[in-house]
Amino acid sequence: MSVSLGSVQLRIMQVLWTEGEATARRITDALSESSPIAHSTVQTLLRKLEAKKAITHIQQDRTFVFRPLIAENEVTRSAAQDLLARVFQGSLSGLMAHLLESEEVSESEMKRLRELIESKAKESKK
Amino acid sequence: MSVSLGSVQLRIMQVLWTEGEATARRITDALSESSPIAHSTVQTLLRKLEAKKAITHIQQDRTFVFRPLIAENEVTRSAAQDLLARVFQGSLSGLMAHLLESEEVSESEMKRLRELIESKAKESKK
DNA sequence: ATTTGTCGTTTACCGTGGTAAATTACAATC
DNA sequence: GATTGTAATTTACCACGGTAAACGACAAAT
Repeated sequence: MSVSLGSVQLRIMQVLWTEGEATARRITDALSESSPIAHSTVQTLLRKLEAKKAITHIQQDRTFVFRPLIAENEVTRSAAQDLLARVFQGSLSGLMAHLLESEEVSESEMKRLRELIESKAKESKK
Repeated sequence: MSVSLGSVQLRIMQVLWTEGEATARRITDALSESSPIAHSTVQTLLRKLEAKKAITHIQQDRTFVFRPLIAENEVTRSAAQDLLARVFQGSLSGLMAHLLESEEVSESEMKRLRELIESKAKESKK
């Protein structure tokens, strides 16, 4: 159920989600683009992710190819819910207020937001 | 700047924010209402919070009275920004979509949300 | 055949959060 | 004055995330 991931573990998962599958080397390279990380570190984290059933691997030739076992949805949803409950005591508008206040929001993003709200309002109106 | 707190530390801060100030005993009692916690645990965490300059204390008689040094704003904002950046790669609508999908949102909450968006839209229209 | 490079595996360390018992200090009560 | 109760402090674990070197296995290159 509640899949909690550390920040680097999350970044590893994000690579796997976008690529579908990847080798440890591939992941190390991808992560190193933003900030350098030792290959063995990535491997250790892959091990830990596998231990908690977040990923699995198959062997191809000599190397492991990793695949996500849990969906991005699951992780992002529980992270969002967790923040909402823990930090904002469930107040969606409280969370929203903070973000609107402190973030730059593009025009198109605002439009999408408004649409989200409208469609939700419509559906809850039965 | 970035004030990162654990979940129990956050709950301690929440007591301090709502009460303005409190003794360790008071905090232990408040937290124990939801789930029991040892008084010494609370004291240890108070110590750690003080070490990272999140709170301070003054002595009254024999007991310490703790006060928050950082505002709730600071913590909630950085938590929200952190989630947005790390988990949703900055996509506010992505975060919003998840929350609207998985949460029950009351009528009044929806109204407040819509108002937030509208007022933000208005102000950014200069 | 030996070297080199690349895997995966083992092992180890540190920081932080959380947990709490044990100890010390001291005021109030009996 | 001895006991009791409550504070704060000290000390000790454990789990987890992150970090990475060291080691061993093995295929490819020289």
